[in-house]
Amino acid sequence: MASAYDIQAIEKKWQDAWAERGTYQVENDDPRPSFYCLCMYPYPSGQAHQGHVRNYTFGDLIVRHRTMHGYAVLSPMGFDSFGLPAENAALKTGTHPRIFTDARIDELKASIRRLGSQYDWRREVRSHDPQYIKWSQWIFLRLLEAGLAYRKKAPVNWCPGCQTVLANEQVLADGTCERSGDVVVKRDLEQWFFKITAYADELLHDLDQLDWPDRVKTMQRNWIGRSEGAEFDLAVQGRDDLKLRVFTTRPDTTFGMTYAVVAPEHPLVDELTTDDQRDEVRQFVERVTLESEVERQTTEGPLEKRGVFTGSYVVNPFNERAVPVYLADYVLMGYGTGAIMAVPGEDQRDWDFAQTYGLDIVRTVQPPDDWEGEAYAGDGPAINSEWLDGLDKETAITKAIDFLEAKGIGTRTVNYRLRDWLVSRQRFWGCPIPVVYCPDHGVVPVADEDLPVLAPDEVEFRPTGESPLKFHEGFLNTTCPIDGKPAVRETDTMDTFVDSSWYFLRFTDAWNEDRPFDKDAASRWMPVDQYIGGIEHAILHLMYARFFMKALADLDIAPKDLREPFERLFTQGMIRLGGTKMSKSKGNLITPQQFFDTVGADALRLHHLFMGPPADDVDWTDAGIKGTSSFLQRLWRLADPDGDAVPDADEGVALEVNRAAHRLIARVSDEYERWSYNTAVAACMEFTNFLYKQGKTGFAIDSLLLLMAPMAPHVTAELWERRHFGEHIHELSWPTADPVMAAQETVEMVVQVNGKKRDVINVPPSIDEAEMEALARSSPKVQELLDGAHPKRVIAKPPRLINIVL
RNA sequence: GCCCGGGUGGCGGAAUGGCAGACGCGAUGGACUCAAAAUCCAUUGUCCGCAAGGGCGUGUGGGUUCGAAUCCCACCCCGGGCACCA
Repeated sequence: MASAYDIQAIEKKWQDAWAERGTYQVENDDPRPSFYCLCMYPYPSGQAHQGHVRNYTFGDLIVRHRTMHGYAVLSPMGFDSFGLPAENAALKTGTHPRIFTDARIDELKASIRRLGSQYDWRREVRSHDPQYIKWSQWIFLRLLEAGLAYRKKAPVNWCPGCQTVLANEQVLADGTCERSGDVVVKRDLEQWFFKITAYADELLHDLDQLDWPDRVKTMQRNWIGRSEGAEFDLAVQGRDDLKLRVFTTRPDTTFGMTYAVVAPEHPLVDELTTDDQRDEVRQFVERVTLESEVERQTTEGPLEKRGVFTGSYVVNPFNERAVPVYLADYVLMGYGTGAIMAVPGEDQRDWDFAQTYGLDIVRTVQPPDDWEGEAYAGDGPAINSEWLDGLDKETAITKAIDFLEAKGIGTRTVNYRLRDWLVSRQRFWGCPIPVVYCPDHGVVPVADEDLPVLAPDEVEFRPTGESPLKFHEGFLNTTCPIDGKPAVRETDTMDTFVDSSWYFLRFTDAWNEDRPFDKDAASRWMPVDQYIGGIEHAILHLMYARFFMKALADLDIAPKDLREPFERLFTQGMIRLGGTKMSKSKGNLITPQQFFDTVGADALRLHHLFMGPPADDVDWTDAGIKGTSSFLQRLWRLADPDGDAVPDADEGVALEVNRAAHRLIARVSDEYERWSYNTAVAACMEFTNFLYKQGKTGFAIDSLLLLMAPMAPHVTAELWERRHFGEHIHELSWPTADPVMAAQETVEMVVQVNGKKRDVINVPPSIDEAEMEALARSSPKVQELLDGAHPKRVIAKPPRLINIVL
C-alpha cells in the first residue's frame, strides 16, 4: 500500500529534527576542514520574500553539499536590524523601534525556518543588540585613535525625506536618495567620516585576487576611479604671491593649454577676480551654488551661461605664454585640485568651451589621417610642442613630468574618484557614535569601560522626522571623561553599513565578551569561502566591508594577513514580476508563504533552482512551480518503499540502469561545482523519467536521493529514512561515480557529409578513425550522396563525429 | 558618450567549435473514469510532402573553419553600471 506524501507534516518533522540534532551547528575546534558559507544578513522587514528565498536556497544548498563532502561548515545568520523603516513605523504607530524590529525579526526567522535552510542560530547577531552596539562602538573608537575616523565640515548630501545626510554611495546617478527617492541637496555640515581613501590603492589592487563576478569588480574599479597624472603650479601674471595648482592626466599636452579653469567654489576665486569682472563673477557664482546637484550635472544647457572670465592670466610654464583664467561649472572642487589647464585640442569639453568663448585651439597630438572629430584624445605623435614633438603619448607624459619636477613646480600624482565615507546620520535608530563634546577638551571619546552608549527608551518621535536624541536631556547631558565637567553627547548615529562591515567576523566568535572577536577564531573561519547576496550591494556594502577588513588587520584587531573578507562572491539575479523588480514598495510581491502552505518548501526551492542560471535576473511566473511540484510527487511515488508505481527493472536491464545512475552522479556532481543548478535539476528529472520507463533499482533511487538532498532536503530525508531505517541522509557522504560503470558501452556516432548530419550509427566508444570512416562509407545514405566520388577530406573525431567533405 | 552583460520554439531555458531546442511550462491526442481532477502514455521549431524524406532555422549583414548559437568584424535592439573626474 503506497504511503501518502504529507508535505506539511514531513517538512515540519525534519525542520525539528535538524534543529534538535544540531546537524548544522559547528564548534570552533571542529576537527573537520572548515568552510564558511554566508548569505548577506537581511534587513528584517517581516516575512521572507522571494529574494530571500532565492538567496537562502543557494546558501543552504551549498551548506548541505559541503557538509556531505566532509567539511565543518559555518553557516550563520543574523539581522541588519538598524534602519529607517523602524523609525518611520514608530512615528506612525507610536511603537518603539526595538519592539517593532524584534517583531519583524520573529516573522522573518519563522519564514526562513519554513524554507528549511539551516543555520547555527547560537551565533545569531542583531545590529541593535547592546552587545553588538558595544563592539561596533569599540571599533569606532579604535578607528578614531588611528585617525581613520575624523570630523570635518564639508558640503554633504542631505536627504530631506530621510532627514539625514547620506554617503556618496547612497546617492543615485540622477541625484536622488537610493532609499527614499527624494532629490538630495548639498549642505555645508560638520560630519564624521571614515578614511576609506587611505586604502584606495589597496582596495583597487586586491580586487585582482578575488574570485568575484567581473561585473562587480569593474563597478568597484570605476567607483574608485584611479587616474594617474601630474599636479603643477601656474604662476598668476602680475601676482608673485599667487599660484594656481592644477591636476591633469595629460601633462604631455601642456603646450596646447590656451586657458585655465577653476571651480566656482575654489578658494582663490576672490583673489583671481579683477575689479572690472567682479560683478559678473559674483552673479555666476551665486547662480551655480543655488543650482541643485542635478541641474549642475546636466551636460545640457547653453554653454554661454556655464563660465565666466576672471580677468586674470596665468603663465604656461612650458612656453611662458599667458592665458586667461575662467570659472566654469564643469570643473568640480571635489576632484583633483579644483582647477585645470584647458587643452581644447585634446579634450572635447575644453573644445566646446573654447568655441563658445572664442578661445584658441592648438592641437598638440597629431590625429590619424581619417580623423573627422573635434578634440582628439587618442595616442599619436606630439606636434606644436617644441621639445616633445614626435614623441608618443606615454613617452611625452614622462618627459613632461620630468620637466615639471626639474623646475620644482610640479609632481607626478594619482587621483581617485573615491571619497571618504560619510558615516554620521541624524537618526535615532542606529548605533550611537560614542563621543562627547567638552567645552574645554573638544571631541572626547567615551571610555571603553563605559560602552555601550545606548539610546534611551522613553523618547518621543517628532513628526518632522528629527532624531529625538537631539532633544533628550537625559541622553544629551553627561560629563567629560577627562575632567568630569559637564559635557554634551554626540547625537548622531552611525550609517547602518558600519554594522554590516564586520558582522561576518562576529559570527566566528559570537559569544566573546572581551573583544569583538578573537583573532584565532577569525583565522579559523575567515575569509568567507562563499558569500552570496544581491547585486545591489556591488559597491556599497562590499566596498565598506573590504575597507573594514583592511583597517582591522592594520589595527591588530583582525589577523594581519587577513586583508580581504570574501574570497568568493556570488551575486544572484533579481526577481522581477512583469519586467519590474519585485519589491514591497512596488506592491508586487508573490509571498513564499502561500507556497510553503501548499506545494511546500522543497518544491519552491527546486523552482528557484530550476528557473534559470542563478546569476540571471528572472521573471516570476506561478506556472512553472507546477513542474517542480509534480516532479517531487513523481519522485515520491518512485522512491516510496511501499509504493508500486514503478516496477523493479528486469534483470537484464538493471545493470544498464545502475550504469546510468553512475553517469548521473558524475554529471550532477560536476553541475553542483559549476553552479549549474538548473541543469542539475533537469538531469534528476530526466533520470526519474528514465526509471519510470526502464524500471527502478535500489542503487539508482538511493543515488538520486543523495544528489537531490541539498536541493530538496525534506522529501529526500523522509524517503531515505523510510528506505533505510534510522539513517539521516544529510549526515551521509556525497556519492562518487565509478568511472568503469559510468563509461558508455555504445555511443552514437554522427555521420556528416559536408557538415550536414546524414546518419547516426551506434559504435563502441573505443572506435578509431579508420573504423569510423569504414562504417560511415558503408552507410547507404552516405553512399547515395557520395555516388562513387572520392571525398576531398575526411575529418574524424572519435567516437562521436565524422565529417566527409566532398 | 564610455564600460559590462544579453538577444535561441508560444513561454522559462539547454547546448564550454562537433546531432540546435535537453529539462520544464503551455498546447494537442490517447488510456483510466459515469464524469472531472489527479495520474500514466504519445506528439509538439518551421515550411514542403499521404509518406519516406527533404529545405529553412539561434537579432541583422559579412568573415574565419571540414564544421559556428558558440570565434572575429560591422550594425540593430534590450538590460545594467559609469558619466562634465580634467
